[in-house]
Amino acid sequence: MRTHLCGRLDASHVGSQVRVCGWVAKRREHGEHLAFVDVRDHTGIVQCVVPGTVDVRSEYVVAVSGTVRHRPEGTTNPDLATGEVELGDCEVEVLSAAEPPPFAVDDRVDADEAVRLRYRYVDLRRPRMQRNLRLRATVLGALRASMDAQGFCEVETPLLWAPTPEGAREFAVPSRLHHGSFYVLPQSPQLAKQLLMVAGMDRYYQVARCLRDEDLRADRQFEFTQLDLEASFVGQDDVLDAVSAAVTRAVEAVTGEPVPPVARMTWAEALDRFGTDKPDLRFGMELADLSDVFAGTGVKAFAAPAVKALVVAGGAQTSRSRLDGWTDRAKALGAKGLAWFRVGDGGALDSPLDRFLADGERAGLVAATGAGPGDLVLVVADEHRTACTVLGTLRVEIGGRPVGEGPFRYVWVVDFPLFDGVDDEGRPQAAHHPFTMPHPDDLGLLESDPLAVRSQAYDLVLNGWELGSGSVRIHRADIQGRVFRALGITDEEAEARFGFLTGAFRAGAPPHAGFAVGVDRLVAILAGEENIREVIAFPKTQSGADPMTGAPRPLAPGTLAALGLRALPPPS
RNA sequence: GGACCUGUGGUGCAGUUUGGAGUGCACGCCGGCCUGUCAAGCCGGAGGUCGCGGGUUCAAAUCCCGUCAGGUCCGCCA
Repeated sequence: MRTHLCGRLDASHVGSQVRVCGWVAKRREHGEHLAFVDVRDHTGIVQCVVPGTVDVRSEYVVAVSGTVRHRPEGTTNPDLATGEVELGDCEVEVLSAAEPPPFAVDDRVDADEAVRLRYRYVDLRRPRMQRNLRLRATVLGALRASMDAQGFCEVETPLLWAPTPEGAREFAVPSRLHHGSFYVLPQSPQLAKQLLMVAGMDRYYQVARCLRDEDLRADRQFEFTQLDLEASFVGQDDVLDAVSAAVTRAVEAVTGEPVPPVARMTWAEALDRFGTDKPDLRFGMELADLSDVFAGTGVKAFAAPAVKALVVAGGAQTSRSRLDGWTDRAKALGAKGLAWFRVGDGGALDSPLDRFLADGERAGLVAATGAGPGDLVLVVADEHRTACTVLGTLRVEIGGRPVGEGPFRYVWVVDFPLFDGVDDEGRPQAAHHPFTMPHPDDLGLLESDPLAVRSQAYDLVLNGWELGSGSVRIHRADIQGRVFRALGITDEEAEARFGFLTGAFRAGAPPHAGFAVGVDRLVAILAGEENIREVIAFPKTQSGADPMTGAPRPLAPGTLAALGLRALPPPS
C-alpha cells in the first residue's frame, strides 16, 4: 500500500517514485493550479505538491503517489525533518474521509483533559503522544532485554487472585460460579512471586499490571505497570545491582548517554537532610537542624522535640502574602505553624518572633543554617518526623523543578524502618509489607522497641519521584512469627490470611529478595512529562472515569443477577 | 472525606475584581479569490443554555448558595 514512511524521506530519495499513506495534517491551496498537502504518519510530515486542486480536509486518510524532488531554491523548511524535499506531481487518493477534529492534532495546543481523553484516538496522533508511547516501548524492551541477559525468567501470574486483607484497597471481581464469592485483582504480584521462589524458579521477572482502588494522583492510576522481579539466594546488594543494571540499560536506550553509579543513603539520612524518603538530589537547600540551638528555649513556638530549618537563598524580599501562603501550606501538611526570619546585614533578623529570641539563639540560628544577608529562613518546630517532612515538602515546592528536567539523579534509599507508626489500637503498622526481613542488627529490638527496628527494605528514587521499592523477604518461620506477633496478627489470623504462603514456606523456602520498578513513572520522567497519563494510552481521569468508553457504567439487571449481585441505590 | 484552581461558539483565551445588550482576540469550520506555501495570504459568512440549578437585583458570564465535570494537593496508596 505504501513504499515509504513520510518522515523518512530525504535527499537520498530524490528521483524516486514513491507512495506514502497517512493523515492530512494541513492543506494549502493556491488557486486552481497549485496545492500543498502535508501528510502525517507516525514518523513525521512530508509536503506533497498537487498540480491543481485537491478535495481533502484535515485528518482525511490519504495515499499519495509522487516523485521525491529537491524543493526549489529558497523554499526549504528547516523546521521539518523532511524540509529539504517534497513529493512532486502528486496524485492523492482518499482512503477515508474525516470530520473536522475536536481539537488540533498539534503539539502546540493542549485541549482540556476531559476532551483529550474522550477523543483519545485523536489525541494520540499528536507527535508528543506518539513519541511518548514509542519511548515507553523502548523502555520496556530494554528492561526485558536486561532481565533476560541477567538470567531472569519471565513468568505470568494470575489477575484473578484471592482477597488478602491488608494494604491497598482491592478491586473485586464477582464469581459467576460461586455466588457471593469474589476474586480480587492483584495490587501487585507480591505473593505469587514469593511462591515462585519456593517453586525453584530462582530468578523471576514480569512486566506486570498492578491494580489498586485508591484515589488517583498525577503519578498514580488505578492500573499501572511494574517491572516486578524476585531472586533466590541473594541479598540486598544483589537486588540493587540487578535493578540498577536494568534501569541503566533502559535509560541509556532512551538517552544514549551513560548513567552514573546510583547514589545511596539511609532512610534516616534522607529524612534528616531532605525531609522526605524520596529526596530530589538535583538541588541543595538541605534542611538544617536547630534542635540544639533551641533546646530549653523560652520561645514557646520552638519548644518542641525537633526544630528544623530551610534556607531560601535570596528570599528575604518574599512578600508577606507569599509567606502567609507557605504558612497555610505548612499547616495543611500537619505543622502547627511556620516561622520565618529575614536575614539582614550582620546577622540581624526581621521576624515577628525576633523579639522573643535570646542573643545566643539569634546567632545560633544564623550559624546553623549558614544563612547570609538577603536570605530567608523558614523554621518548623514539631515532632522530628513532622518538622522534617513539612520543610521537605516546602523545599521541593519552593526550590524544585519539573521532574523530567535534567540531570537525572538516582539514589537508593535503604534501611527503611520496619514499622511505620501505630494504628488506632497501638499496634505497629508494616511500613513495606509484613514479609519484609528486619535488619539483622535490630532483630533483638523486635519485641522491646519495635518502632526502632530497621528493615531490609529499599526504594529507588529519581529526581524526587519514588521509582520503585523492594525488600529482602522473611523466609524463616520463627522470624515471620515474631513479626506477625509484633503486628498484632495472631497465628490463626496469619493462617487465615496468608495460609497458602506460610504453608508454602514450610515446603522449603530459599532466602529471597525482590523489587518492583514503576514503569509509568520511569517513562514519564524520561519523556519529560509531569503526569503519567501522558505515557499511558488510555488512562482514567482523577475521578477514575474514562470519558471515551463511559466507564464505569451500571450493569444490566440481568447481568448482575447472573453474578448473584443486586446493586444498592446510589446514596442520596 | 477535605482544601484549592478551572469551566465563556468546535479549540485555546480575554471579559468576572467594580453587575448594565453575548462584547473581543487567535485558531478551526463554511463559501469565494489566489501558481511556492509551510501556524500560507486576502474577502465574506455561519456558529453561544457564559457547565447546570436556585437566589439577590430594575438588570447576572460577573455577586451569593448548591451541584456537576476537569485538574493539583491532603487523607489514602501493606
